[in-house]
Amino acid sequence: MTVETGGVDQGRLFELLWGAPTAPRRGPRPTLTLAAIARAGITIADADGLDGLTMQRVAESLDVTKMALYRYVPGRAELVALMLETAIGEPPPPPAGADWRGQLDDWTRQLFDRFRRHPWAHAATVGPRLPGPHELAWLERVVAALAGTGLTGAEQLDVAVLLVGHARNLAQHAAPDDAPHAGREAGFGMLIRGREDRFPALDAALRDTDPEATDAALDFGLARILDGIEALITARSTRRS
Amino acid sequence: MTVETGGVDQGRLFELLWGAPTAPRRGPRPTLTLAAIARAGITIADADGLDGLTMQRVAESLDVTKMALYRYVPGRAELVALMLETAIGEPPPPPAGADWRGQLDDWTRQLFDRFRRHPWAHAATVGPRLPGPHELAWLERVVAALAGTGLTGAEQLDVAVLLVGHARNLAQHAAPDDAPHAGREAGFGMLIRGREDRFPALDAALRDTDPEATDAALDFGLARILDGIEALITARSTRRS
DNA sequence: GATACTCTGTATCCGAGGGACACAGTTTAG
DNA sequence: CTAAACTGTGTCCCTCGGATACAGAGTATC
Repeated sequence: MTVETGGVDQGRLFELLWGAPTAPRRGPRPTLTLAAIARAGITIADADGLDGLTMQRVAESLDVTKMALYRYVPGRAELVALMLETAIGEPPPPPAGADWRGQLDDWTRQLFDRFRRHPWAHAATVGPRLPGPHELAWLERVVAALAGTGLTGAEQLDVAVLLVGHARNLAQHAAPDDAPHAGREAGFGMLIRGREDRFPALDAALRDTDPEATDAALDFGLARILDGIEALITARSTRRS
Repeated sequence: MTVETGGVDQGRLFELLWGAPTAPRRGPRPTLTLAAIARAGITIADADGLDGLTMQRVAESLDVTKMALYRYVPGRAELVALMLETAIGEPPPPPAGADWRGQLDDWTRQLFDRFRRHPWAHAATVGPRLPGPHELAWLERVVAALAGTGLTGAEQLDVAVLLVGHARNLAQHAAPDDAPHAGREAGFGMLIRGREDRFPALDAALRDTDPEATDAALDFGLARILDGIEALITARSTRRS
């Protein structure tokens, strides 16, 4: 019996992400590697999104037939999971000498950067998934930074969920570097024009906003979140002493 | 010239979401309505996800041919956008007599509920989109709640982004009601077992966590965020006075 | 070294799904 | 009553993921 979820074979995915690089000795030597396939897929998805990612295109960019890929990867869904692991990569080392807040601040921005560099990563992380080693390593960093702050284990994990969500959410909102700063005005400013009576508060908020100002939603949200966490940690420590 | 983005005709999508219910007078009367189509799609997607949503199935559930749908909806992508607008629905009225914090707290939980009832909604909201009237109405509520708190227009919008992200993010993590409480342990506890040396902090956090405890990530994150916002508002008002 | 076994890449085929297009029937404007 | 406009349908095509069978390449065993 093989456990399947949404067309993804969990067992095969597990050994793909977590298994040791198996090297059978019989037969012709493989022309490809998992890493090369993942890189090729990432390049394509970076350029044209997940919709542009077809087995055919990946195979072409590696000069093999489409079906050759299935010798390495069970299917498209598993390929995307592998691409995600590769694109997220190892977590960066925590900044030297930083306290928990400095560590989490840096951590969130770094994760944001990775997500922004690979816009398809957001779509690749919807729904329950089997996390890869890199993904868990990122989580580990958050929890490690919070060790000794007085938060419970569950709370430390909740913080991680909160920060991952913020980084991922804002990477989606953020325009890629090359885009000519679309701004909020272009976003829904034009929708509100002519409907100021239905959206008076939005209209006022947009009027109050300098259309040339840089989008600071990442910093703003991150600062609020960290302030909130800090308040909790402080309350805990003062109550205990 | 028609502007296209990712296979979605923006112009046609705009009139689909924002246009007045057009009623041409010539020819046979339509057998379907946009609302009925959207409801049918929602029912299917609720049950089988966006992957299970095919034009064929939607048509069958309405007793028409697949191609009949294209008389109402430009294509699948636009159908999903319409389904999203319908599924999100009108924002609930703000709780009577609540301050900004009470309003935002309630608002976030309500939005969370809508997302959780329609798991496909997360996937339907990735990437830049054209928001519908309902979506803007939800945003309007947040900004309206924050009017007079001393936050700038941009900051009010940043708060909205932050709260939407949290609600949406946690609706994804949250298991549907009928699921037998998978818990974090089942999630990656088994992955850490045997690798405690690579993930010591995660291991400690999981050991510290009662596996029977209910998942409080929504409340935790929301409380932190609102605490952070409150701190900012307080700082602003005290500085000005 | 010959042989059998196994692994790799390929060629071919299939089904599902989105959508274009032309047509026939229906309803209303003039 | 006729022409125009609109609706639903049948048919066709293309793209894509994936199953299967096969031919060649390389290795272990005798």
